[in-house]
Amino acid sequence: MTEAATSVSRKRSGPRVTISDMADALGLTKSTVSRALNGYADIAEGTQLRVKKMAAELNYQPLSYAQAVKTGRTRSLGLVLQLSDHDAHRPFLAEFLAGLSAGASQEGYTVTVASADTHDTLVDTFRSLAQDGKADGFILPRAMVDDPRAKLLRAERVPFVLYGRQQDPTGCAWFDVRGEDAMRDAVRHLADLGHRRIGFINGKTIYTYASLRLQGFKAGMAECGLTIDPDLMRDNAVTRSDGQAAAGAFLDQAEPPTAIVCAVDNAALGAYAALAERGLTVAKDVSIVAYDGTQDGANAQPPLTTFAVDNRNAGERLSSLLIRRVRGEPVENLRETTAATFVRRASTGPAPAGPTPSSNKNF
Amino acid sequence: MTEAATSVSRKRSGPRVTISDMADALGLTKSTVSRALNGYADIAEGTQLRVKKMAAELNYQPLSYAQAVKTGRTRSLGLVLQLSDHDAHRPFLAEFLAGLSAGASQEGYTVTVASADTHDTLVDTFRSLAQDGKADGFILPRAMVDDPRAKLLRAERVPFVLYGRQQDPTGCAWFDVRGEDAMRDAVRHLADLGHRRIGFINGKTIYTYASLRLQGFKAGMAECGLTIDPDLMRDNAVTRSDGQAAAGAFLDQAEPPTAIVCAVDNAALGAYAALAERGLTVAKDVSIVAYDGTQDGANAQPPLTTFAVDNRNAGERLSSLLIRRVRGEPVENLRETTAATFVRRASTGPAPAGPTPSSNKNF
DNA sequence: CTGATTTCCGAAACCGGTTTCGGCAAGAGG
DNA sequence: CCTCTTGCCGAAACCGGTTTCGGAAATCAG
Repeated sequence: MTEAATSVSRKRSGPRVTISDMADALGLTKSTVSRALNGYADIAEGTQLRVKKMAAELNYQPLSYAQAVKTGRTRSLGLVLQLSDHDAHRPFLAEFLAGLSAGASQEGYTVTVASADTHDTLVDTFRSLAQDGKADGFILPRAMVDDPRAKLLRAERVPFVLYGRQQDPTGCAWFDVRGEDAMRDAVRHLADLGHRRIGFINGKTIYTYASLRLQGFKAGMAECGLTIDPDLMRDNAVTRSDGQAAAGAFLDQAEPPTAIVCAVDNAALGAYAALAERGLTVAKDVSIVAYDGTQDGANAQPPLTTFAVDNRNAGERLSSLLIRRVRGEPVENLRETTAATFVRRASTGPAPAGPTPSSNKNF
Repeated sequence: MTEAATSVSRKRSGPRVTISDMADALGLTKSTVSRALNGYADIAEGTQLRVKKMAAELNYQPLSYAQAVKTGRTRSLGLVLQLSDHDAHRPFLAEFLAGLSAGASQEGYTVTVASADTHDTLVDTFRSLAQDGKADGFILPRAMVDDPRAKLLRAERVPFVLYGRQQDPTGCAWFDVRGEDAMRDAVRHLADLGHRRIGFINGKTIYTYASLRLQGFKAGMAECGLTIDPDLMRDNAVTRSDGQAAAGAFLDQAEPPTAIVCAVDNAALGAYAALAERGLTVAKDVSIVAYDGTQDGANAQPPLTTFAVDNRNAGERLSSLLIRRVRGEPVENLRETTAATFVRRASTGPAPAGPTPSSNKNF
């Protein structure tokens, strides 16, 4: 028995041991070895054990691409980076990818990353990757309201999972953090502190998260009996300077807000700058609460009150979902959401007793 | 001719067009089509064109894993993430990966990411990935002085490229930023500003970059005729709190430094905190210059003077080098370094006219 | 016009697995 | 004791490519 293991003398190209070597060493045929390894029912339990033991002994591991020729699957999950809006994923990507690959590794999968430079070549990149057989399915970060990636993949019947929800759920699996709940809770938190004039700085409206967070903000305002001033609403602010401009516009109005909800941490940090420019201090003059849970927010002065999302976990969940999808589970089973966690820090405080009580509307 | 193209009626599994379909459509054999596509010399120029045109028309693209069975190569570059010290790559990874995959994409390659949770499973992850045939070669970020990954891969004859140099260059290809030059220039810069007592906070000594940057610091001090005080030297500081502790220890000495060179931006930001704790202000009381070029440094108050490294570019260079390595080029041709770029911001200033001139050593 | 090269392509083996099919031997049932 | 299952494995086809080899036709030299 053991002599058979040592008698592996064929050293064709490198010390790779193939399934035929296994068969020779065991006195079986390739097909039997293969089925034993894959746990087919028509293999005696004894031989299955014997084969697996030999595999461990010889350190045999099938070539994934050799398997793929017949099975059509490589055990790899695709992720394509859009280099055009690279700031979009910068803080986001590292944790997310770590989660993705960790979740994939658990099931013996890997993550295959490609990149599209321009927005036009994006779809081509997907197509080419799918045709290449480089990925069994795709993970689509940042779901868009009108998502060309989802359309393509659905049409070509390639499995995929979205990070973010989709209005039309047909054919879509997803994982998402309920940003709308967070925004509603943000308003509640501020209302509890006595704020009544609250502004909202939203993210990019091309993404589905923006409309959801807006919804949540509106719901929170309604619940708390507050009225929304259209002049205190801004869209498409995702960078610091975006946030600075938006918050500045709020503050320069006749009746500035006492609190601002930001859909994105970065925008909130821009709001910090806008306050500083005007000699105002965060929390004392204007309260700010945001969403993301970035490190920058934690480091800011004062530390930013925000709703943290666990991108690491999101990655893990997404790869798990995609693997199940690849294995044939219907999309209806593959939709998960989770809550963001409120991180109360120091950017919110009681509403200042300003001239706000008797507002001069058309009254 | 064109009728042949439309007569592709076999729809076995999905609308995939195989090389046999191509052969049928062209009235040639598989082998001829294959060689035409791969540019073999024994194919008439005319037929080669004809085949390629048909490939475009039928949208034919070979399955990379089918090719790999014979060629042994998947056109994918491996990268394994170490989740244990995740903070090590956090800001680093996003840009780096973008560069990697961009460089890979240019040559039709992809990047395959796996992850090792513990430090022990790291080598196994490499071994398994290589045996799986999931990657043709590997990119090894953060070269260590005694690098188990490099050892393994060299032993198993798997191509790899290091981000960072190696003392023993045998079998090693690499790309690196010359941190030693940056540290030397940092000292020069400070010396030009009149500083004479300069501290140094280094990074993790397990990585090769640390000894190089230390070398550079020493060289700079020597060049400028300055003496190194062992009490102003610290190691293994890579986080904010690390830097804060190290800088704090410097500042609490009888004769504190007027400037600190940090091997890592994060440590410098910790030094900011240490100064703030003691009522000192950056640049006026103590000058600080660091290395990395992180966004956090740019956002800090005052903005951090540092040496920026272009991780995006590093990724691109590394994938290019690895691809060449996979294609058989000897490692001797595959070693590149580049300079970090000095970004003078506001954390350095002239040395304060303190009690430093007549230092009371054993004199 | 003949013989020797080239040029160009087809036939077939091969890569390392998976999967279908069929058959032999042992056990079950009558 | 004979038949019918059932359990278990071998033989061979197959997946979609690549590569080696050999041979026919075309070109060249003499």
